[in-house]
Amino acid sequence: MTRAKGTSMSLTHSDGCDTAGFPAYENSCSVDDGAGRAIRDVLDRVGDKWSLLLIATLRGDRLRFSELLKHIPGISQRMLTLTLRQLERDGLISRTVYAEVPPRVEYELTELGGTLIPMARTIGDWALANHPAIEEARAEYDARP
Amino acid sequence: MTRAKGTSMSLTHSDGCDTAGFPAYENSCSVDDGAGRAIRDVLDRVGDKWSLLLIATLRGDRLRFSELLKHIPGISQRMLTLTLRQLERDGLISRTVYAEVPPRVEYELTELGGTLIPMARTIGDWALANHPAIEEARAEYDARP
DNA sequence: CTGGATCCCACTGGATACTG
DNA sequence: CAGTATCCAGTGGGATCCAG
Repeated sequence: MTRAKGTSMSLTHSDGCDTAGFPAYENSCSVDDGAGRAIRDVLDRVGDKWSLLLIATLRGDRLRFSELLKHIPGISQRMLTLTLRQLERDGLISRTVYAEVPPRVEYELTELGGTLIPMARTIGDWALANHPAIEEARAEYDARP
Repeated sequence: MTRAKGTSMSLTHSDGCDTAGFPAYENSCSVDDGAGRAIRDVLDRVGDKWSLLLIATLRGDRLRFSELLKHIPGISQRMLTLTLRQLERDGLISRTVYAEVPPRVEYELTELGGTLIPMARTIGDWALANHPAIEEARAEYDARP
């Protein structure tokens, strides 16, 4: 995981708008400046239904379209295509077309895309560790007047 | 992001149970057992438009409704209410009502909610570190035939 | 001040059929 | 095989008005 060093923090504030947890978000610094936009962008990408799952599936592998379809249960052909295009556009995965018959296209993580793996791991770890507590909280919330 | 209903979400590869970046999954290929649901749940919560931002804003603070409205530029009253309810239901934030006139309600992170901060930090760090690369990749992608 | 109730639209994403 | 094109339902989320 690459850490954002001090460089990013100096982007936004001259007014004591420090944000140890989430740079540029606390104390109502503008959301539309660089830092806020960066986070929103990443959340928009990673937060959608299939992107992170796709990243995780491609980890260390080089898979073709039909393989991805099989390895990701529930995804439609359309969403696989769209998600792959998005990720390719963002430079997170690479697409290689082989001029063969029948056609063959392989996808793999770029170096940049690979750096997402630790993030996926962090999210996965948190989910596994705390999901029981969340479910319990939900049950309690739903059961009370 | 919508909840995955009947759709399964195993992170498996063709043969065997590769965990594809979600470590603790080593031996659970099925999906409705906690693991897949846990990750999907967390992504559904963290991936939506305002939750993580709200968590970050509440970090170490105890804020009332109107303060949150001001500190989170762009959020609507409705979405603030809805997001707060969701997070409260999941036991991530606590809601304290003071019987005063005018009414006062304060929100703060629960202990469980506080454990999300490192995750937010990881995402934020990644975003700040790699957003330039993503923007560059997009520009290049859009500029090519 | 807090936040519920409504209306409404844009967008996400699923199913299906078609093509190079 | 690897998509593209079309249609369509559900819903996320903004604006607004109303209430305790």
